[in-house]
Amino acid sequence: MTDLDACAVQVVDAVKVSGARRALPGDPELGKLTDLFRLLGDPTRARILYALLAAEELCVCDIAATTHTAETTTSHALRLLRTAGVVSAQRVGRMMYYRLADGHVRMLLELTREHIREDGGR
Amino acid sequence: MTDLDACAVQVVDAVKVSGARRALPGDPELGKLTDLFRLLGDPTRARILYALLAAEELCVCDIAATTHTAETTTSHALRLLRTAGVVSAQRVGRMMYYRLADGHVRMLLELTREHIREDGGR
DNA sequence: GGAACATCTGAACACTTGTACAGATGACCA
DNA sequence: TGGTCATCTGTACAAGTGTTCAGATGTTCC
Repeated sequence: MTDLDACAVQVVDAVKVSGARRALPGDPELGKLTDLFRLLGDPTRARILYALLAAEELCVCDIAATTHTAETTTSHALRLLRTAGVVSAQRVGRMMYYRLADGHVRMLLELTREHIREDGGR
Repeated sequence: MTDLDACAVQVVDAVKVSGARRALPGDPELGKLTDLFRLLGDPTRARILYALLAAEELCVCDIAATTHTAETTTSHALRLLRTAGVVSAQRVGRMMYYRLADGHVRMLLELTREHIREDGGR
C-alpha cells in the first residue's frame, strides 16, 4: 500500500531482518495473540479475570459485586471472554459459574502482575 | 452510577466476594496492567515486539522492513512502546536501535505464543 | 401455569484508537 | 554550510470498542 519496497531496499542488516521475518508469527497466529492481549487490555475484563484468579469460581452476580460493575456490563464482558476461551462457564440451576479456562491464563495474569509490581510499570 | 448497591445485596457467596475484592489489583496497578496488555493487543505493535524478540536489536528501518509496515507507522508504534517502557532505545549515529526492555516482556511474549500454539487459541 | 429471578442479547451512543499525510528535527558527509 | 538521510511529531479522519437501555431467554418455586 505504501513505500514498503523503497524501505526494503534500504535495509541495514539484511541477515537480521530475514531471520526475524522468519521467526515472526504468521497472520493467523498473530491474530490469536493480539485477540488474547486485547481482551486483557480492558479494565472491566481484567478486573473480572483477577477476581476469578482469586476466587476460583464465581457466578455473574458475585463477579459484578466484586468488580463493582453493572451486571449487564459484566455479562457482556464474560461473553467475550467465554467466546475467546479465556474463561469457562458452567450452569448450576439458574446461575452461571465462571472460572479461568486454564493454567496458561493464570500464569499470564500472575506474571504480568509480578512484572508491574517489581519495576513499577516501567 | 448504577444499581450496584442492589446487586451487592444479592451477593450469593459473601465470603468469596469479599476475599476476591481484597485480592483485586488497585486502580493504579490495574491501570498499568491494562496499559501493558492493550499495547500488546495491536497487530502492528505485536509484530514489532516479536521481531525484537527474534533479532535482539533493530533500527526503525529494519523493523519496518521486517514487519512490512510503513516507517511512519512503525515510529508511532515505537513511541508508544518506548513511553510505556516496553522497549528501550539507543541512538547510534542517525539511527535508533530498539530492543525489548526487560526479561519480563520476553517471558510474556514467549508464554503467550506457547499458549496459543498448544491449544490452538482455545 | 404463572411469578420471580439470574442471566443473556440486540441496538445506539459516546469515546477511544490506529493510520496516513505533511512537515519538522537532528545527524552525517562533502 | 548545504544537502541528504533516518527518524520523529502534529493533525485529521475512519474504524473499532465499551457501556447503557430495553427487552428476551431459561430456570426455579408455589
